[in-house]
Amino acid sequence: MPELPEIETIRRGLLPALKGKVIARVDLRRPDLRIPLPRDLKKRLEGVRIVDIGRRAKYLLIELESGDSCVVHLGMSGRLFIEKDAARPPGPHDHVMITMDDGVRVTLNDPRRFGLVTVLRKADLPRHKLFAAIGPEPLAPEFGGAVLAAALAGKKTSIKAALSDQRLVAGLGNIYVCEALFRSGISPKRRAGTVKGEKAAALARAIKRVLNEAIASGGSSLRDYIQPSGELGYFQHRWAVYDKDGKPCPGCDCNVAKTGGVKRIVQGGRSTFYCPRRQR
DNA sequence: CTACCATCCTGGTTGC
DNA sequence: TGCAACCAGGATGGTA
Repeated sequence: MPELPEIETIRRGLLPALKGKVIARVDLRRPDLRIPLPRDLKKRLEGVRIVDIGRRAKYLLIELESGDSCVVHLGMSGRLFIEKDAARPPGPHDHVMITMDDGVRVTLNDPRRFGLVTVLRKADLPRHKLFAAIGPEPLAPEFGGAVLAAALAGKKTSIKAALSDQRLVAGLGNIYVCEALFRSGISPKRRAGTVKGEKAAALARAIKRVLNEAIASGGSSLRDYIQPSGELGYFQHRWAVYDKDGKPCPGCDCNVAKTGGVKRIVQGGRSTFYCPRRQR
């Protein structure tokens, strides 16, 4: 599942390949993604130069010289591929293919079609429905205990659900929420509003650390962030608790047969993984 | 306003 | 071995 670090890694991988290039051709193969592709998408992209690539939460923002931004979200199963040319015939779930003036092609592949591609005026992004309610970027310098505690204040829901809510903090998904809570020793079941003061500061630090480490792992393990297949943004990372149900928690020297190790529970219909001994 | 739940989708895994 | 049932979860819209 692509979360903030994967999108950031994709951004860094795309930037050198796309910045300054002119989009030569856009092929739309399936219009029915999470929101329908805009009818004028092709017209607004073709012949236009890419000036930068940004990111907000889990959204990739391909910024164009025209003042438009092409907005890409990968949903749950979306992947981006980059290829030196457009020789490969389109495969299943290749929904949008964008070819540059130098022949480089970027393909959005998304089997579940929870992703989206649209184009908006860059100046309108902050007020647009997709972005207006999104919370603070956790890697921004100003994000810390105070900002986090303010977002959580008064929330009766679990800290797990709160951190997964894009309106409170941007970019976290199931995996990084579990990992950040583990690192800060906070139970996923704890009421969000009770995380304040030094606890909130520790959680904010854990969030930054887990995201930065994942981004660094993506950057260091793959040349230019691009796998041999041309896929961008994915990398092998060792989770402490995510998907480790029944495995020993890396912080406990406990006997799994006795303690049960990492525990899986369901919150809001989603799996949560945590260590009941270290997380309170 | 908050909290909670169902829904969208399909590849991969599990169970019989 | 084959097939059906189940599971994964980001975002959103509806309900209480």
